[in-house]
Amino acid sequence: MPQVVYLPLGKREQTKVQNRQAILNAAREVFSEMGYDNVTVRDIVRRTGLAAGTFYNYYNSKEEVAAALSADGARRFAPILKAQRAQATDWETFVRAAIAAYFDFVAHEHQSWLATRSADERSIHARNETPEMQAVFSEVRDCIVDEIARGGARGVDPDFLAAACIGVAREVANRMLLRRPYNTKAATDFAVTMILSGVNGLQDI
Amino acid sequence: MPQVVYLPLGKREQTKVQNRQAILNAAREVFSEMGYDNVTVRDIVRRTGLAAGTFYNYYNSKEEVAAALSADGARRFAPILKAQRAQATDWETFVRAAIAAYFDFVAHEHQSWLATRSADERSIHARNETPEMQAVFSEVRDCIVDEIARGGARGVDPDFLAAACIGVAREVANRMLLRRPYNTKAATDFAVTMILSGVNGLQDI
Amino acid sequence: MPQVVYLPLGKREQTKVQNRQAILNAAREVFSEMGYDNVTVRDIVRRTGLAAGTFYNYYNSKEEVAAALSADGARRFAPILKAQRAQATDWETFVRAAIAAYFDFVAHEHQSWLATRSADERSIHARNETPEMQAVFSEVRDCIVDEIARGGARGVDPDFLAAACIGVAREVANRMLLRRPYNTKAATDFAVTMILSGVNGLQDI
Amino acid sequence: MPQVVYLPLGKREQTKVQNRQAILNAAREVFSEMGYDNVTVRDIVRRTGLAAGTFYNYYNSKEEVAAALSADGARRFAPILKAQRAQATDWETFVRAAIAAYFDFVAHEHQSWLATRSADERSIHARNETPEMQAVFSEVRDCIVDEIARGGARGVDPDFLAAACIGVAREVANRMLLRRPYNTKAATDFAVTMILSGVNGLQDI
DNA sequence: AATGAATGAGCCTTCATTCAT
DNA sequence: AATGAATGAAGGCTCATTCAT
Repeated sequence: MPQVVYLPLGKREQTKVQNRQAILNAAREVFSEMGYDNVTVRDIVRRTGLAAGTFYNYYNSKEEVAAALSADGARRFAPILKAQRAQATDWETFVRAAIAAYFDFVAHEHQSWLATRSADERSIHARNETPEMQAVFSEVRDCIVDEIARGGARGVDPDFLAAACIGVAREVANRMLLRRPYNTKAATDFAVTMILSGVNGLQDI
Repeated sequence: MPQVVYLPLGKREQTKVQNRQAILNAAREVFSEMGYDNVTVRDIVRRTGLAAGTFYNYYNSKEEVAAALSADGARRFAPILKAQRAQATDWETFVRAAIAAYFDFVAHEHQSWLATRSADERSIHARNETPEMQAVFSEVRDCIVDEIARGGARGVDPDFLAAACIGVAREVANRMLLRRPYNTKAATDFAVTMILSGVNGLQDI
Repeated sequence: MPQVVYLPLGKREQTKVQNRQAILNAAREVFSEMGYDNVTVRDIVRRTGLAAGTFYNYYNSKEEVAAALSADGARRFAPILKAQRAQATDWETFVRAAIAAYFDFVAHEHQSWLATRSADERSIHARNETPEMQAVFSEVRDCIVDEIARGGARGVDPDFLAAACIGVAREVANRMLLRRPYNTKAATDFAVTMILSGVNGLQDI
Repeated sequence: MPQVVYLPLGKREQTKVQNRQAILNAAREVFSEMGYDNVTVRDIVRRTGLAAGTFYNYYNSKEEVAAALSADGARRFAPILKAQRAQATDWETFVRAAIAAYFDFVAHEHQSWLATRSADERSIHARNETPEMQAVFSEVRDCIVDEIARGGARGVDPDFLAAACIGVAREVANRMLLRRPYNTKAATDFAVTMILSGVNGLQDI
């Protein structure tokens, strides 16, 4: 069984790890607040408090930071998705598994974000989709496409179906986050029921 | 009853109208080709052929142009939606009406765009959602929310439901546009069936 | 016979011509004072007093400015060289013609430069070879290579000879400029005599 | 009589000497490949493999490195020039001696450079004049000026003459290096003959 | 009202140099 | 003494916006 060993780091290594993390955190924040396209490298750097040039010791561009965030999101999401998917033997349980994993992750991430923000900040800023969430989202999409290819939801246009599932999941999850307190289970149930019933309806035609 | 009167315009006014329209057209194009966030005022102006300064005689910023495009989209979409909605007496027909109006509009807009592009251009550029489409989209959303408020789809969480409808419509419409030739009716049927069956399923709980 | 006609220019055109010229002048100065490689676009702009961005309305890079200066130098030098060369029928007169043209031009340019500088400035700064002078120099080189190819200085390694002529001309011209007052004729005579006698010596071997 | 004593060095001192030398070698290379003006301290350090900060334990700037290279060049060149000059009793033998020393040194340096380069590298890069070569060059100039001051080449403008000698030597040497294989003796003879005959011609006036 | 050059803020990136380890 | 990350000053370049013509 794999075991994580934390080697003691020298001060230098510590700072490096911290800075790298600080950049990722700052990037996540500004991406979310200003929208990926509108963010400049300087926006990220400003948020970290580091010097302008320091950024380039860690990443060469905004794109690289986004890639790192994506990878991070995918890495953290993968085990959740995997666990949920493990017991799924039929289309229905599978869909529930995938959607539930997504909603759980989204909820969890949002909680982390809320925790670091003041009440003011929480209400002021619109949240934009970060590279991380896009990556996670993409995983779900792939997973659904995969399952459809394997024969789930027979008789339904697979391309449209995947799109529809994605659409429902994304939009309902977004609404969920706006509620206080929010109820992950209820939202998941809603989305899953809607999708499964929808598919049944499509197969009846 | 309101009546539109077309007053004859002097030359000056004519040019003004033409320029205003030229800016909107150019903006629509570049928004669609480069994505709203990446577009600069200069991009719009370049496409126009007008002088840089002239832009500011009509709009004060990219945002204002976007607003104008949104208004334009809404204005053109409104009658379609209204007509479709006129005969709808129950929830089901209503949903079909709204979704169909949306798909028709999307398809029509896309056709216009295709018509002005060479084969090369059509394949090269990814299309991005323009302010217009967002406005249209928003109209549909409002319309659905409205209908739910009036008692459609009883027993279902109205907020989530509107979100889910929107999600399905948007994603399926996007996929539709990627097919050649595309079949508006099939896509509409898919989305409508999915939504209606989904709602039924939700009500059964 | 060609005739230069000066069309009256609007104020805008006037300013444009002036700015373009101001950039060239500034560039010539800083190239000469700091050396081409060390000059930045901002150095040029600073010297003009224009805004940073304005530079790019006229040239896209330092290189383009250098090219313009080169072209200008060549354009002004060509008639001088041509005139001097017109009567040359043998190698000896030809060499004298080319060298004299070069020394005249160099002296003339230097005078212009001196005229615009205070006594202080004249002594402080080392002068570096500007793109203009390089272009002029290059013309002379080509001209000599050309003449050797046509049979001048028979029996002598043409490649080395051209190099040697160039070397003598450049170095002697530079020394000439350091004297006050300087004597173009004496310097020209020196260089020419050295070259011609040198060639004779080489042919005797 | 001064005597060089080689003291045994401790490990520390050894490394120091090695690093200092490594920096000089790296600098020589990049100066030659990229041109002195275009080289940054980072370029030198990169070539070295040392850490950025280490550079400043040895030199405080690119200029200091250049000075060290100059000194090194002069130091290596001095004995050659001295030896050649020892037997020279008249102006003619002296000139030959000085020029020959220069051409020999240049050829030798170039050989060393070629030896450490692959065929590719040899052809790709233009070679630029390094601080070393400038120093060596300067030595030759001083030497000639010196000799003229002592009465060589009577009746000729000493300033112009030194310049002319320098011009011939530099340009012909550069051409020589471009030939494969190159013939140092032929090039030297060319330059020497040209100079001596030239001087004779000047004295006849 | 149209024009398009001028402006200067601001972005990305590199670099010389410092300094804690 | 060596290391290499941090710093902040420039430099190249683009852009929104203004304003004289």
